[in-house]
Amino acid sequence: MPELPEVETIRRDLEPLVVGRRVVAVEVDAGTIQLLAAAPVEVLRANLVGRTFTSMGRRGKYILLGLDDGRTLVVHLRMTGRLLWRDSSAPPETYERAKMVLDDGHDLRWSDLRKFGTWRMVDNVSEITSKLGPEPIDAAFTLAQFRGALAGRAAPVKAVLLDQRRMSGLGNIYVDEALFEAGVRPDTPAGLVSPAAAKRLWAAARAVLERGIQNRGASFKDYVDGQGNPGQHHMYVQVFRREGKPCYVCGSTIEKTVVGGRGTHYCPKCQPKARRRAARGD
DNA sequence: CGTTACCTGAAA
DNA sequence: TTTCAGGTAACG
Repeated sequence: MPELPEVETIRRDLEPLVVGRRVVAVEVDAGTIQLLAAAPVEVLRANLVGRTFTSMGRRGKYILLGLDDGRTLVVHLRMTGRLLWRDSSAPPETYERAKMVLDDGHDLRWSDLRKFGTWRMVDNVSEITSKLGPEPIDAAFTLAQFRGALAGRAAPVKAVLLDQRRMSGLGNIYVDEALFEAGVRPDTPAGLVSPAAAKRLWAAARAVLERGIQNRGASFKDYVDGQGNPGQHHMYVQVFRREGKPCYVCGSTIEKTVVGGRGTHYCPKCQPKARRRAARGD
């Protein structure tokens, strides 16, 4: 569930607490290890115990924990994963399934109700990052690049925005919010998004992600930050999970459909079907 | 390209 | 009982 703003909030929280710390022990539930690490716990221990964290980065929705041997522990929270900084004496989290014991009396605890989350060791982070498209919040992500990602595609524009190979970090919440802010109907074929609408969407994607970071992420259900506290951004959404409620802009009833296999929320008036281009000059 | 599966629990 | 869930990989 965590998208770029949630993952970035966790990264910022934990970086100063984790960098420079050495791993002294690793514990993983027997029923989780294969799903989590795709390897026996002994292998994970051999990779981590005795290593010191040298960096804590993020790319897309991946957390990148750099180690002093040059390798990287790549963590993905998927739907319900949580990475939490806790005193080693603290009681287990609900759905705690793993932990790394650090050398300063704290643990990194791993909680994951649905067990979709992953910890993978890589020799080179490019094994992960080379598959990811640019980040919408990166200044290097130009309008021309964005338009290139949409050009000629028959898939719904929402599906293209969610495709981490085209751009990385957007998920279901921020995509619906960006499409609302840009006034674009989510099921519009990507290639039919007008140049003016594409420009609005490019700016909106960046804006909603940055606002999400400012608000420390959105906690509709499972997301909490590195200390276990909820974010605030769910209080500011315009359409996500607001079906049946009035649009804050025009008062129309927010609708919910399925686009690209995901629940999709939009305002039927503020996000008109792509066709003529009068009102906004598209 | 869309659909299905992975896993568990909450809500309809 | 059925459906749905801030994600992605593996299908056909």
